Amino acid sequence: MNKHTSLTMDLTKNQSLVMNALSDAKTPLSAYTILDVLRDHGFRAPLQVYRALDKLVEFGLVHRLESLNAFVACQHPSCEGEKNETILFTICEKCGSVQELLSDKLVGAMRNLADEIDFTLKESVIELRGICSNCKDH
Amino acid sequence: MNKHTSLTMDLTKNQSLVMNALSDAKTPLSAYTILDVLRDHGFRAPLQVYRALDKLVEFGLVHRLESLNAFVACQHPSCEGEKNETILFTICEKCGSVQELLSDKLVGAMRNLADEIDFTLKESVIELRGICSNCKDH
DNA sequence: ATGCCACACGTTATACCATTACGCAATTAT
DNA sequence: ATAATTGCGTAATGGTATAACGTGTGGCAT
Repeated sequence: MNKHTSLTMDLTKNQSLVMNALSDAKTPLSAYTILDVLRDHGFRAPLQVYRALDKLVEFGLVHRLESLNAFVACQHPSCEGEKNETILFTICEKCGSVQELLSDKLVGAMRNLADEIDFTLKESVIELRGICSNCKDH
Repeated sequence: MNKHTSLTMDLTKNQSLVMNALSDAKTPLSAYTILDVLRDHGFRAPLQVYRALDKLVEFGLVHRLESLNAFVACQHPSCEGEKNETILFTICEKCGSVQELLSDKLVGAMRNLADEIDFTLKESVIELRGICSNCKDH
């Protein structure tokens, strides 16, 4: 009935609509793009989108890409329910695709760096810009 | 005469004004905050600020913080003149201060990760949110 | 059942961030 | 000299995000 998981069953109508819009997209979507996509479903105002996005991000189902002012559906099931402190995203500047990575090595490197300067790490934004393997060959 | 380095001598009037505004600030400034600060010096429109910022970023004298939509003066002399691929910023959520770090270890970790997934890295955005050592003790 | 509370929702207005388009002036290269 | 480049000023517009208001609904303690 629903293509998402148990937590997803608890989403409200607006939250589900936004979630599905993001899941169907091949690239990140801005809030206003989502608004346009969902006009046929009754969306009229930005706040409807932002409120849904806030919750979805809180649930770990959606991530915000700071360098794009845009949002992607989480590709990594383990994010759901838990706030993940360190996720890395690659963003292809050619096709716009985003890949999500969880790397223990990277998390370790971050922690060490933070420790060294006595910085209490709460959350990290790591977004790598470049060309993905697909686009590279063309 | 001028508190900056040789390259800085070549800055235009507007670029110098923006540069000084950022150098004097203890935290990152948004473009519109800079505009307000410089109204007494004749600034009237956002574009005056953005054009100066574009150049300063290009010169490596200023960095943009994606997660804040704001700008900081470079703290690391070596940035000047060269585009640095991987810089890390810590952002204190209490006092708003930013620290800039260049870590070979981190650069290495990034390169390895990118190589593993055959991603051609062009530029990275790394911004750690948390509490700085100063604020932690209060 | 009543009243209260929390929560999602809808709408309007506004604030904040950034760029496009146009024209002018100064500088440099040919 | 003249063309090309660069910086500048102004106005208009586009894109991103939140504040402030009020409505409706469901849970639940009394």
